[in-house]
Amino acid sequence: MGESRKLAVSWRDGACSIRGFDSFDLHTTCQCGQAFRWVRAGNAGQLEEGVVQGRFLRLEQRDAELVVHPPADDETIAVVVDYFRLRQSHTAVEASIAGIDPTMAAAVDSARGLRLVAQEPWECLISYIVSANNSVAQISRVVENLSRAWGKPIGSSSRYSFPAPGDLERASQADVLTCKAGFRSRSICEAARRVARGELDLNAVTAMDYRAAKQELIRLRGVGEKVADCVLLFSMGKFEAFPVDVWIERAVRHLYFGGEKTSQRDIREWAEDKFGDLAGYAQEYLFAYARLAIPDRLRSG
DNA sequence: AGCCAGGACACGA
DNA sequence: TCGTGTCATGGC
Repeated sequence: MGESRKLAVSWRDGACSIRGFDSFDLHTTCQCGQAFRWVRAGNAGQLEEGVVQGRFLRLEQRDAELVVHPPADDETIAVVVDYFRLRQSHTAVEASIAGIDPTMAAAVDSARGLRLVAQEPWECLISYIVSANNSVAQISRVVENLSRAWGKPIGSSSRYSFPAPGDLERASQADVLTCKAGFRSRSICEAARRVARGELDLNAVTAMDYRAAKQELIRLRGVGEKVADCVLLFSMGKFEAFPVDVWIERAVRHLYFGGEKTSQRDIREWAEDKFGDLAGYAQEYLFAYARLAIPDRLRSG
């Protein structure tokens, strides 16, 4: 997982072109359900619009080229490269996972080019508190509602930044409920209060090892093992995390345990054993593979 | 109408 | 430690 690739960056008519990355699929990465602020622009092709670190990003992939549409200044390019881990050699990761067994080979084939993006811990934490017993489409709606209500407008994009902890802290539980967060509203408010007041330092949690960081996150209301694993994997670089949700539970039971129901704890231990440091990536391919049978219209919008 | 969605939690055995 | 009902909300 070394970050070693040299990227070629060039500008033309205000747009920026990034080349030199290996296995990467923009649409698969943005719409796989790990992040909730990406919108596919147009009904086909590789055009995605999203918000990362308060910036509105309009990205287009043309085979081995990733185009960042204007405004594409140096800092924006750095955000994009960082977020998608474009300097990381991903072909080797996919080859390792595909080599584990035929099932994992099929899973990788179903979502080749899927990257684990580097989300912001605070936004990721709230997003996955919202995710509890919820659908991807509904999570996206709630996150967008929270941003529109307490974030800041971004230029003329019609999109809003995800609210800072201090801004979200000003929202009452009833306010958050109007964003359709449902029974998770209380958890959202408590998390905002604790982070805003410095009682929980997400940077400090990020610096901890996987076990300690997970233990710390689980202290929050609305954060159990699954949500903690998602935050650790998607925003804190803990690639050994293996979030077990209903899809993964079904997939593993059916593909590896002969259909016998297995406890989530057993699945986590099995995954740690089988995948080790690649557990997080393996989980994402399995997740994409398991959801493949569901039509696209159920996953976007 | 009832079940499900990237679950967590309180409760009871 | 393990199973069960419940918690909003929307799509099927």
